Amino acid sequence: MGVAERRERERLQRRNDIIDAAERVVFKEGFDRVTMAAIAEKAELGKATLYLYFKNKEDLLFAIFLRGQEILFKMVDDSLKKAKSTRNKIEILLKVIFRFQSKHPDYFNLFFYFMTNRIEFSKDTEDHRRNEEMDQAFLNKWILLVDEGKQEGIIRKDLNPLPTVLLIWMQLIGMIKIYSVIEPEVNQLFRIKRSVLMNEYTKLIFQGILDT
Amino acid sequence: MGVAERRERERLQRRNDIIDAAERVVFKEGFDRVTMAAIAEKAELGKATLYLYFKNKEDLLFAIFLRGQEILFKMVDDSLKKAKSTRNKIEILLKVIFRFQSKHPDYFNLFFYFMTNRIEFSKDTEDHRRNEEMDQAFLNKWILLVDEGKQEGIIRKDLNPLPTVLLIWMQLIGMIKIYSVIEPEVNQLFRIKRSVLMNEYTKLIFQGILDT
Amino acid sequence: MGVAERRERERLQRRNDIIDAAERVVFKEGFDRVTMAAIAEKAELGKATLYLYFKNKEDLLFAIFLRGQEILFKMVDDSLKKAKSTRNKIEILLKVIFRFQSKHPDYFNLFFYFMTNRIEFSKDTEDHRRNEEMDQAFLNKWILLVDEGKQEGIIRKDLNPLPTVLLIWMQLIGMIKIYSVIEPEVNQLFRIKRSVLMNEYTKLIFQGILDT
Amino acid sequence: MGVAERRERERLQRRNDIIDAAERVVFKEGFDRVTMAAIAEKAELGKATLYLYFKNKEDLLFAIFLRGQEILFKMVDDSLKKAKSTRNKIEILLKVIFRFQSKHPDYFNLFFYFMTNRIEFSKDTEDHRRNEEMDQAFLNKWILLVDEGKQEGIIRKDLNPLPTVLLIWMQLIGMIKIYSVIEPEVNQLFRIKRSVLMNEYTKLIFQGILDT
DNA sequence: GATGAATGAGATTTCATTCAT
DNA sequence: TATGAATGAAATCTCATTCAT
Repeated sequence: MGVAERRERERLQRRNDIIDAAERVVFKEGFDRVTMAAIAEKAELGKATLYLYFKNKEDLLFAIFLRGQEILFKMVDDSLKKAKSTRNKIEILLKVIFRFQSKHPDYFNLFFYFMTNRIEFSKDTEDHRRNEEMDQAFLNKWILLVDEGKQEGIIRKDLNPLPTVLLIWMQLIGMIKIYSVIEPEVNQLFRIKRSVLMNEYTKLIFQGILDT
Repeated sequence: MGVAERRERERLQRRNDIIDAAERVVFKEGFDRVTMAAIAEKAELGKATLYLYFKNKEDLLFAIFLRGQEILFKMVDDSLKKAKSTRNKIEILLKVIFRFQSKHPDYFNLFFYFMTNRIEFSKDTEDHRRNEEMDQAFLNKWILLVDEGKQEGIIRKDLNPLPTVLLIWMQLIGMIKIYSVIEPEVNQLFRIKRSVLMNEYTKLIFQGILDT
Repeated sequence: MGVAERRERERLQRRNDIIDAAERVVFKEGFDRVTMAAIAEKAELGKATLYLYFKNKEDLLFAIFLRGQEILFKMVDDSLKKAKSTRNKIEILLKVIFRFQSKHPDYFNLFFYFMTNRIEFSKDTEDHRRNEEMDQAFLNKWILLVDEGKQEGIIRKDLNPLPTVLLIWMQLIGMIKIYSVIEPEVNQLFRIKRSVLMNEYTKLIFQGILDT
Repeated sequence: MGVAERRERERLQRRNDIIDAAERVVFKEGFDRVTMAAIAEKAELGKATLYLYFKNKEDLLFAIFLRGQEILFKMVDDSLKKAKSTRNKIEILLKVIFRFQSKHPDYFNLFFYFMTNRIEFSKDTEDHRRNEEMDQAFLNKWILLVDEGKQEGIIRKDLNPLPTVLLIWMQLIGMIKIYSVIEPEVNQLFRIKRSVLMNEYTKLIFQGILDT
């Protein structure tokens, strides 16, 4: 026991180095101006080498996306730990997405990109399996939360957890994406700040789902 | 009487023909695989000719977007005419966006594209002026609706019309975009149909804004 | 006598208007950035119309060149009138070329362009005939000057007027052309001003041709 | 011994092959009718490959120019070695430029082109550094020559070496350029041969600078 | 395993000139 | 006579990906 493991470890290490490099390029040059050449240079590797670790450009970018997702989910988990009530948990859930977009706009864009561009992946990658697992787990956590809320009598009884959660999730992500783009105009034309919008949004959602 | 008039008419006609061709290419090949060459060929014109009618590719694509927007806004107006109450109007408003995406998914995608990609246009085109006017008018209509609802005592008094309308608009568009992409998976994994989601969404929004 | 003449007069007038327009474009946009479209617009005419008055772009530019040549030759003639001696005439001759380049750099460039780009003209144009006549006359004037100088005992007896004049002419034009381009560098690197160079040049030529 | 060395050697070789191809195209088609496509075809390479070796078209053409300059400067050096006196050196200097134009008219044209077209290069290329060095060295050699002549009492004491050298250089190049273009006409109209002109020119310059 | 070299396949845009009216 | 419309023919440059070593 040794050589094979070491090899595998080194392989993963190098793979990670490449993702690091790619990330730095993406975050500096912008998501659709990345070139494989730039990544290779940043990683101090040959272009061809990248293809030993990733089937193509899309796959490499997907690996960055995955990192972003991990960060997001970790942010969510960490935040939830501090929450006291179910209601508080939901509130936090909404706000943490906003914060994720604020702190990691590039990850967010990547996240949105892969959410709205269903590429015909060879979906048999390890990366994709991990992604689906995480998605699943995350969704379940929300659903449990809604169930909990219903049992506690906080959330309306007539809500179907699954569609409700899906809807809020899609709507939240979609809204933040659009807002992140038009924020300057909204600011300038309507003088509405991000915090105001965030509060109004929370209010709206709460009024929509809370049992009063 | 009028060479000039005929010329102008023909010019508009040809312009329209080009947009037609562009549209067909976009809707067939996908939005970011369009090339000017393909459009020219479909229009049975020289590539250079396209540039007599549009300053550049972006401008041409924008013209398609504008068509989509006009269709959408017309769908909204037509629907609203049939509405009886303020509540009914709002309901219709939400549903018509869904319907727009169903009937014209390509227009919807273009619409979303131009909403989330702020390109540095030379915004001094006639097209852009028209676009901004339409946007403005559309937004105002919504705001009036909310105001109306508040006066009628249907909508919560504590809602600020402008952010509320913005939020619902962004969230609706964003959600439908995401849904349109992941619909197959949602269908397959969770067995949730579009109509169900649409109803749940309407319910959610109503609960969020209605005064009970 | 009347209609035909008026027609011809009008034709010339319009031709001149076009040259005017072309000139303004050339002098504003720079010599190799001129487009027929820009000229047509400035002249408030259709592009096709230009081709009724000039066989092609080259011919149109040649017409501007011709104007420049006329200006140059006129500057020379005017200057010579004020000269008192043969020696003075030669001095003036040299300096006036410098001045022409200073005052009309664009004409000068055109002048140089047509001097160093022998295009396969249809040289049977009226314009080209006029050009050759002027050239001839101008050259003769110089040669006479040298002859005069020799008779007066000012200029070395061993100089052959024709090659001498040709040489000085070519060398003067060529030098000024190069200088006009590298002037900034010469200024910066060697701190040699135009006036200094001009004086040195005059000195050099005089020492070369004067009989001492 | 070494892969790296071989690689570097091959790289230079290929670079040279490309310049060869470019040269053949330039010299055949004429300098401003060259296209990257034509060069690529002649070199039997893909267009994109050219861009691996040269940043852009200008850079590639500059490489040809540089070759010409090297040839010229070598011709000068070789000739000077055979010279016996300072006077003889100057004579040779003048004549060698004529000869350069005769033997390598295309190189000469390129030389002139780059002298009279200040292009906004990214002047940080290795090629440009070499060029400037050569220029500098060449100029210094001339100046030293004039200084030498003055010390030997051959050249007039009142001449400022720097402007004198600059003037002669510019005037010589400029004159030869013009002459190379109008030579046929001069021949035909005035029956003046190149050799005659060359002699007259040398005489003129000598009379201009020599101390008598 | 690593990689420098090579490229196919475009992409957008420009402009002098012609032609139908 | 005048012209708007149309275009052929380029031109430069880019980049993901493969291949030979």
